Amino acid sequence: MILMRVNVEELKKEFTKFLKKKNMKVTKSRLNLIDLIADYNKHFEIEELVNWIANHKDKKVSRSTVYRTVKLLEEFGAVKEVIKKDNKTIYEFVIGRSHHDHLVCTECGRIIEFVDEEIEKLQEEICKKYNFKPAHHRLEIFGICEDCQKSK
Amino acid sequence: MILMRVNVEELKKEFTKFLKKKNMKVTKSRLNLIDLIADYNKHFEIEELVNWIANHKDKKVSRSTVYRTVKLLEEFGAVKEVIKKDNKTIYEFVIGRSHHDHLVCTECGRIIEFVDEEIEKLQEEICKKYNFKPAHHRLEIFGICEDCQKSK
DNA sequence: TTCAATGCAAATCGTTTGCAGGAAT
DNA sequence: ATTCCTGCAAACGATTTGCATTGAA
Repeated sequence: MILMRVNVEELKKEFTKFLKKKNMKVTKSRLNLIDLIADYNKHFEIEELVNWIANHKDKKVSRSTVYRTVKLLEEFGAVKEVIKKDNKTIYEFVIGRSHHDHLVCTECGRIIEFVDEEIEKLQEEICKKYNFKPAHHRLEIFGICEDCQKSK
Repeated sequence: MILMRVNVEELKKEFTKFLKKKNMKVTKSRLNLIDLIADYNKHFEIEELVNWIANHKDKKVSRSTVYRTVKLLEEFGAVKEVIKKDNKTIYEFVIGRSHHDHLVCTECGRIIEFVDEEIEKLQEEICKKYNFKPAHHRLEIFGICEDCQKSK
């Protein structure tokens, strides 16, 4: 994992500022969801996260609020859609993490993260060339992971 | 456009072989869809393609058959899912085209194609490093295109 | 007190599927 | 003759939305 130390409380403070700037209310659900996603501590699909919250946690947040808040967190920059597969969206908590992309095993669903500064740099050059102002990107490499190749 | 000359008839012959190898039937709908997608001649969403076929063409193919056949064409390698945006899938006809990736304008939906051999090479290296056997990849850079930046 | 957020259930939208009739082998 | 494919409509699953209630300001 390319995880760095993150101060979740600090993050909640920033998110609070973000909400106030947008004249939105700083609710328990919204702040709780940050704790919950931080606790979950891995890539997630919303359905999965909703069930995990319902079954394992005291802090409850409804499905609709999770959908709505994840959208806000995306806008805020704490969460990203990283994989689109089989009409499902896989998100990750990105705060405190360096940028990375993903290898996705189509057999077992395993997700391998990788960092490549060179690829990042080349993308910037491409954008410059087209006068394109990039907001975010997603590089997914689909294939068969080492383990699945062996077990055939 | 990074389009090269393609012989659609040749392609249909290859697809026929592909179907026979799979013990599937070589139907009019399946071959017609190749002509239709070739005629359409740009990135497409299925809904869009289905409507276009219904309104503009004599050769009719139903929505379900389009969905089913596009899947076959993906397996065959003539069609690719290139962009996932707002829960929609954007496909392209890839035969006779060199590999490329996409800049996607989130304002106007414009799609800009680009080729970068260097990025391709770096991806191969990454896969080698992880003993990952790549099948296909998708690099989407979302942002604001030149025109939309100007018109603000 | 006011206005936005929540939770629920219903609606929506892209996509898939069951099935009866029709076409390919 | 057999088997697979098609088109339709219904089903599905992820996501969004309307609305009455609750909570933040």
